Amino acid sequence: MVGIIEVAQRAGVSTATVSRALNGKSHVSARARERVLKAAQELGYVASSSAYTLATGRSRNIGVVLPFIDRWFFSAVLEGIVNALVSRGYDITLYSLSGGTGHRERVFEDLVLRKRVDGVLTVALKLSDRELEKLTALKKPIVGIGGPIPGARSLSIDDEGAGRLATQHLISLGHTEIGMIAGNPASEMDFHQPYLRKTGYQEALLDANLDFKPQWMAEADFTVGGGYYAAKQMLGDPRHNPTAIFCASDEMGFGAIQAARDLGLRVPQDISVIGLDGHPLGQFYGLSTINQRTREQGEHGANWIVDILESGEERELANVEHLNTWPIDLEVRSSTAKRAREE
Amino acid sequence: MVGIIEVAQRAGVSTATVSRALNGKSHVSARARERVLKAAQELGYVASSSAYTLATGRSRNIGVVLPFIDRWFFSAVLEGIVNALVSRGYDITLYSLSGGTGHRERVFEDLVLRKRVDGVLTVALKLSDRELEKLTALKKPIVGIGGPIPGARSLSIDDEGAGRLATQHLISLGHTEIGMIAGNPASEMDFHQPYLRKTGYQEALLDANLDFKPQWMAEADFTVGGGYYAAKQMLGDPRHNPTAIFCASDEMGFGAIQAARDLGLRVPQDISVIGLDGHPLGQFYGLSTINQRTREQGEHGANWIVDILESGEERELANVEHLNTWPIDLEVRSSTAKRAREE
DNA sequence: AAGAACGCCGTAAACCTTTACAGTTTTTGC
DNA sequence: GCAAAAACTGTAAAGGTTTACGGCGTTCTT
Repeated sequence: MVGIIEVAQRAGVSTATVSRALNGKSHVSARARERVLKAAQELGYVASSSAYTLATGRSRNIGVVLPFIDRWFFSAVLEGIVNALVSRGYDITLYSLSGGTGHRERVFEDLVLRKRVDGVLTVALKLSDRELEKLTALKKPIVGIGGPIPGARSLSIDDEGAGRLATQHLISLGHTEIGMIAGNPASEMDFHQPYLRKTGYQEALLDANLDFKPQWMAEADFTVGGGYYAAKQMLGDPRHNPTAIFCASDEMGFGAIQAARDLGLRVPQDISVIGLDGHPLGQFYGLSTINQRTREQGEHGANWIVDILESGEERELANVEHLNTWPIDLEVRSSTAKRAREE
Repeated sequence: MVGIIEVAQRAGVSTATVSRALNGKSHVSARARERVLKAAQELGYVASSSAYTLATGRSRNIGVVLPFIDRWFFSAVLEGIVNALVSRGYDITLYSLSGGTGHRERVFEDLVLRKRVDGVLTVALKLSDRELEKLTALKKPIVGIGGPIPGARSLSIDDEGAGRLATQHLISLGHTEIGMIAGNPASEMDFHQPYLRKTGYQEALLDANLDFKPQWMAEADFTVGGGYYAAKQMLGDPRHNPTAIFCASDEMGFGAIQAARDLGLRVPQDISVIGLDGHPLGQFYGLSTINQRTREQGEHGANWIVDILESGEERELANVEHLNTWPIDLEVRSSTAKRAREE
């Protein structure tokens, strides 16, 4: 195995000089640097990352922890994170919490204590006080994507505003009986998102002096299947079916559209549906939505944490609370239209 | 920072004993082991992984490299991999090649030489000879998921058989004019899959003595959008539009269904569509498909590589060619039906 | 009861870098 | 041309673990 010593010998310098040259530090003459680079190239030498980490205390590695990978929102965020991190020369180690109970504790324990990572990026997670405390105690920066994290840095859309905007769009089309399929915070690990989006919806109704019926509010698990089931219940009840539905995720929106069709309702003539996400399939099913440019959120979060790491200033590492609000766009497609039902 | 020395002091033993006790090695008395465990617990000690790696040469870390994360197939495989790996105590570092050219070389270079990982899992990738050689030279096991890798271990479905089965299903429903939207191997990084699935389709036609027209073969990039566009061209041409289409991925199948609808064709009365994957949305759009149980493929591949690693025998690490064929299921839903067009 | 065998345990080397510090050479200013 | 400053370079320690090896005490054998 070729190590730094071999490179030093071949270049005719000491290991210290090799290290400096390879890491682009100063205090190396141009000639020496050149010879080191050449020798390293010829030998195919790359420094061992564990030795590097041991010596410097930095791993150039960011831990990313998410509740699921399988679902669109998470994989899109992840894609953004990975791209940004790779191009800045960082590795990423991935932790998913979908494995079940016990997993989570182990993940955080390892993450922090084994000091494998320089920082942590969480997606749509609510951290416990203990977890947060552990991380900040070690001065590892942490940034959360998709929801505010009290006491730490985070990046997310204004979920309440998004809920309000979606609802106002429906109101502006003349709808007065508007249902919502909200997200289900069942799993204790996820976020305020469900709650906030719901609040935005209710506020919009209130502002417009519209009725709110409990039958117009359902909860599902963010998936197509969940949305389908919930929409079918809501739209199938002839006593109080709404003429428009706001779904807290695009995937639930797809489910709702399908449920409407299966009930013989035409979208958007009989029922308008709007989602929230910006899922690529939305374009094909004509789902109006609030686009939150998910992938870019991932990229931004990743760049943010690297910036913090590389700014290097001690105070920067302390986890100050800081919410970065990500802009959203209303994207109107063919699933929402003017209210047509006779009074 | 609490290290092994502190634990040793507190337990009243040497660091060697602490190490042995914590790693479950023998040559430790029950009493000593107990005291060490207690001390470690109290101090909240966890061994530094970089020091561990440096000392042992093992990282308990598997590199996973995929071309995309964003697309369903890949995120599903990844989910399976992560779950399996976490529960066996391995970390995963993620590499995506979607970042563009240059990325790839860097990834493999780092992966191998920096010895951060004990093994490599690739998804739907064709490795160059050089890449393969590098990996095998270092005795790092590598297993590929989603396509055979010559000279290495791999796990995949029988793509040709899958193509044949899908086509035969359509034939058995009386279809004689059958189109295919094949995958596009445009990006040099992906696999034989496109080719193999196409071959299976053609063989099935041949076996049944059916005509094959070049207009019935299109290529797209595996996405909904690609499938939509390709299907629209194929179905929109009145001179030779088929009555059934086999799409090489479910997502292209969704696109095809939508294209058919937009052309005023009813699915399945006017046109039958079958996909290939087992995408969860398939259920909602009634897409018949070949289910390849993607997530389980990921789990299986992950367990396989860990088994190799832990069997520890030198000969096992050499990369023998070995193809593990994963079973598939035909899942018939409502997008395929008996041919209805009059002759 | 003496010697052998065995099970425990501790010391110290090894793993491979980075970097503080000290030493050497070159440049600069006058 | 000389002193001082600056730039470069090498030696060696440090980083935290695992593990080979040797020492010691206990148990077993005869």
